[in-house]
Amino acid sequence: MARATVQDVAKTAGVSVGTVSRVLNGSPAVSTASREKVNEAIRRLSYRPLASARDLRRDRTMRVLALAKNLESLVVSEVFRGVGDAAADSGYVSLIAATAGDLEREQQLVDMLRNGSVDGMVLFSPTMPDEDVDAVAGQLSVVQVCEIVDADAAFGVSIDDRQAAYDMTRHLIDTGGRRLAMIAHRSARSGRLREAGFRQAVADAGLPPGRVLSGEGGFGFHAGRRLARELLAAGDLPDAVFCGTDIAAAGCVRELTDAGLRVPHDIAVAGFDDSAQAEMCVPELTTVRQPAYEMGRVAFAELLERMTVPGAHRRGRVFLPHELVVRDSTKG
Amino acid sequence: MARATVQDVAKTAGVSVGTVSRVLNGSPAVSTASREKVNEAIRRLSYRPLASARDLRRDRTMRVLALAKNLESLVVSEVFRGVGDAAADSGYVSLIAATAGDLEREQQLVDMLRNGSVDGMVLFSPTMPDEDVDAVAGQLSVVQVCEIVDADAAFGVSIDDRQAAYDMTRHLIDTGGRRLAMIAHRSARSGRLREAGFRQAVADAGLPPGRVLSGEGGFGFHAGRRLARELLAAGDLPDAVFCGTDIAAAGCVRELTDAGLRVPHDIAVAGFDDSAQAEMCVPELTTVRQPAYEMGRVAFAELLERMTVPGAHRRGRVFLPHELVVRDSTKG
DNA sequence: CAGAGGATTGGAATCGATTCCAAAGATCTT
DNA sequence: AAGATCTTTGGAATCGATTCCAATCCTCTG
Repeated sequence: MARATVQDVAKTAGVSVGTVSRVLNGSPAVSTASREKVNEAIRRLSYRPLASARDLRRDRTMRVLALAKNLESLVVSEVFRGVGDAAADSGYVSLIAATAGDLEREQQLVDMLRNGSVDGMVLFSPTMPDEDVDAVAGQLSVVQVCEIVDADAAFGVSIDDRQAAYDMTRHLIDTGGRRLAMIAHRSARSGRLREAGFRQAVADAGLPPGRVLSGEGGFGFHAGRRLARELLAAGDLPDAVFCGTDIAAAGCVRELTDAGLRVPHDIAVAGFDDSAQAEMCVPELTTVRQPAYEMGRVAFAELLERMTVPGAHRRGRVFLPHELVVRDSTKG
Repeated sequence: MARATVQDVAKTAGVSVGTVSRVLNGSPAVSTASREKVNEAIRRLSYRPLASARDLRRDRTMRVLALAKNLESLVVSEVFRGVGDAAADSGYVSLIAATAGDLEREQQLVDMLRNGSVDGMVLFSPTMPDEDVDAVAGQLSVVQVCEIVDADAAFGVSIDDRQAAYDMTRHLIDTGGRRLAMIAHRSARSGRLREAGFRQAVADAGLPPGRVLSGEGGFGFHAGRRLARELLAAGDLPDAVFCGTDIAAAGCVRELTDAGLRVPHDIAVAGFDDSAQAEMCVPELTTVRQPAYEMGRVAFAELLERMTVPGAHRRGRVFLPHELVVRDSTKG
C-alpha cells in the first residue's frame, strides 16, 4: 500500500485534483458537497500531502532551524522554547540542531538554509568566523541570539552583557567588595563582554583592577573549581568574585567552602544566567537573569520579518532588559 | 538574483541537465572535462540543489527527527548527541524538537514523519497514548529511547530501569540500610519501573516495605525538597533514601542537610542518571549512570535499519548496561 | 579500417502538490 | 426566458532535480 497522492484522493472522491488541493488549502471556492466528498476520501486513504512536493511548488517550507553548540543549558533551551512557541503561533515549525562546536557539522546545517530545507535560522553560538556569519546573514534569513557576532549584515537579540556585568560588579562593590576578582570565559563572546563590563565597573569605582582568571577549554563546574583554587593559591584573596556563569560560580563556591571560607561572609560570589544550579548551590547564588524565553520570541518575530519581507533586512541588535537576582552568595 | 537551478548550471557549463545531475551525485559516467566545467559553473553561480525538488524525486530526505518533552536534561542531550553523531556517520542529518509535553505540538511533529518531512523519528518521551505510539511505529520508521511505551509494534533502546533501581537499592541495603524510602516520579514510565525495582529489592531482602513518596506535577529540585520534608515530618526516619533522579536527590540532600542531618552518616541518599548535578551536590551523589550517548547511537542504528529495510521491523527492546557510580552520599 | 563494445551525453519523463485559465454550471435580473 | 454575473470545476502547466533510454562518440580488436 503505497502512499496516497492527491490523484488518488481525487479519483476516490470523484473530483479533480484541483478541487482536492483547494480543499486542502481551505479555498472558499469549493462547494460544501465537494468538500465533504474530498474530506471523506482523505480520511479513507489517510492521505497527507507530501511535504517535499508542496514545498517545491510553494517555494517555502514553514520550517525554521535553531542552531546552538549544545542544548543542556537552561538559557539555550529557554530561548529555543521561545522560538518554538512564537513559530507555532505563526504556523511555523521550529527545529533544533546541536553543532557540538564542530565547524563541518555547522556548515552542513547552514546549508539546509541555502538549499531550502528550512526558511530561516536562529543562530545561538556560531562556530564559523564572523565574516561567514555576515555573508550568510546578508543573503538569507538569519537572526542571532545571545552569543552575537559583530557582523554588518546580521541582526541579533540579546541582553547587554557588558552592562549586566557592570551592574553585577557594581552590586558587589555596593555591598562592600573592595578587592574584586573575576572568573571569566574568554572563549565566548558573551564572556568577553562580561569581562569588559567587570573591568569598567571596577575602574569607575576607583578600585585597583581585579585579577581576572579565564578558563581555557571548558567553563563548567570543574573549571570554576580549578580557577578558584588558583585564586586561593595566589594569596591576597579577593573579597568578591564575579563568575561568568552560574555553573562556574557553583564550582567556585564549592572550592572556597571546602577551603574553609564562608560565602558570603569571607568572600562574596556572584554568577550569571540564573540557571537551575543557582538555586541548588549552597548558599544560593546571586546572579543575573536573562529573559531567555522572551529573547527567543523576539528572535523569531524578527526572523519572520526577514522571511516574509525580504527587503526589510534590519541590522544591528536589540537588547532586552536583564535583571539582578540577589540571593545569599553576596551580602544583601 | 533568483536562485540558480540545474538548468542554469547546465547552460553556463554548456552541457545538459543530465550531466549536471550526474556530477552532483558523483556518477562515474562523466568525463573529466565535463565534470570540471560543471563544477566551475556551480561555483560561479554558487548553486545548491534545492532540497524539496531532490527529496521529491528521491523519495527520501536523509533527515531524522528526535523528539523529547524538553532538552535541558543531560540524559536527553547526550542521547541526542549520540543520535546526531551516528546519523552523521551515515550521511543523515538529525534534527531535534521539544514538545513541552504539548500533545498538539507532538502530533504536528509526528506529522512531519507522515508527510515525509523526515525519514525517521527517535521518540524520547511521547505524550500521546500508548496505542498511538504503536500505530505510528507500526507504519513508520520510529525508534523509542529511554522512556519506552509498551507497544507491540514499537522498538526501543534503554537501560533496564527496574534492574538498575534494584541494584541501587541492593547497594543501599548492602551498606547498612534497613529502613528504606523512595522518592519516586510515577508520572514517568521510567519512574514507575524504578519504583518497582526498589520495592522488589526491599522485599527480596526481607525488609519491611519502605515508604514511597511520589512527586505529582514536576520532579525537580523543589519537589525533592518538598518530599524530603514530608519524610522528615512523618517521623520514623529512614536510614536510606533512593531518589528517582539526581535533581530530586539533590533537593532531598539539601533539605536533610538543612534539617541538621548528616548525609550519609545519618541517612544515605542515592540518585539516578549521573547528571552534572550529581557531582555538584554536597556530598557528591551515588547514582546510576546510563550510557546515554551509546543509547543514542544504538537507537539511530536501529532506525537506519527501519528506514532502509522496510520489512525488517524489529520489535521489542534492547537493554544497554547501566553502571552504579558510588560517591559520597551513601556509605561506601 | 570496419565494427564491436564501452564511455559519455542529451533530453524527455517523472516525482506530487499548487495554481491559473478557461469552461461549465448555478443564480439572479429584468 | 435570455442574458449577465457569480460560483464551482477540470485539467494542464509548473516547481527543480533525477533517471532512464536512446543516441553519439571513442577506443580497440582483428
